[in-house]
Amino acid sequence: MKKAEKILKDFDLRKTNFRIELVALFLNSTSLTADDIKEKISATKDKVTIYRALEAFEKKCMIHRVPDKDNLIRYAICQRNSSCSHDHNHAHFICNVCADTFCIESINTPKFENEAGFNIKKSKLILEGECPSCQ
Amino acid sequence: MKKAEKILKDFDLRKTNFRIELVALFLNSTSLTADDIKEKISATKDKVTIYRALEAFEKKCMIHRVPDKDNLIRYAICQRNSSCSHDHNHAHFICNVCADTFCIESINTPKFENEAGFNIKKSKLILEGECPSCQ
DNA sequence: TACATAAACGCAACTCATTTGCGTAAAAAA
DNA sequence: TTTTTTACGCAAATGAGTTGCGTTTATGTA
Repeated sequence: MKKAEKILKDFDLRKTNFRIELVALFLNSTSLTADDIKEKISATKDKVTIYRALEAFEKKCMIHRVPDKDNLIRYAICQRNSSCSHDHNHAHFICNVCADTFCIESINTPKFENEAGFNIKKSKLILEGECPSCQ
Repeated sequence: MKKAEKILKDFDLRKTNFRIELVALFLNSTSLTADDIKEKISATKDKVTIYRALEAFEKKCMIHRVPDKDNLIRYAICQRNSSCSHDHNHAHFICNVCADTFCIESINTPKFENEAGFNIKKSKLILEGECPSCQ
């Protein structure tokens, strides 16, 4: 069984041609929007199918939402852990040139004590600039 | 002249009933979406007028975009400085209960050296949890 | 104070990402 | 193989934000 198929099985998702192709695409991509997927996948051209697959993958915590330069819904595959309880405490980097979003596992989001009456439960760190290939 | 009118004048914007009311609303709000404005303002009910005022205010750097819980376009009035070149290097806090976004001037966004080939030009720090009034 | 003009307004219609409904197909379980 | 459950795919809807355009109004100038 190929890696993509194993992942689908591990996450208790059905192995359809489209979803196998989609998981493989995620494994070879930094991050993807629905449009990216539509362009790069051959098994379906239906955006509803794409959105519903993303929804299912996210619910199982196979992928996680990452920030997007244009506020689109964008996902990256979860590299470290698979349980829904794991924290995505790494920073994300948005490239201003290619508009891709990268997970930067070597930079963690900082922790904060409660401040000025705010109960701070979580922090997100978004970096931007130029990615290695765009400089 | 009232404060709102002075601000409009300082930013070289015309004093219409709607815009005066809008500036006053910004002065009394932590942050606002177009919908918030539509609900709270009496001088216009036209969303185009609202969007264009926001666009004009942003262009003059009277307001700045802040992150939004639901990825809507949301603005806060610039408290510190007025020039377009100033950096908004404070953190933003999103309340999970009321969905409002707060500028936290006492927490700055961290600076980063380039990392793993990424040329990091800017960072954004988004905190979330419960705001003082929602706890 | 009246006039010219550039900015602002308001209505209609559009765009485009994302969602919903529903009947059909296909994967996995029995 | 049959049943059950999930996924697919088409059409249509939603909803935030945008564009076009004719009208109105604030403001600077005569």
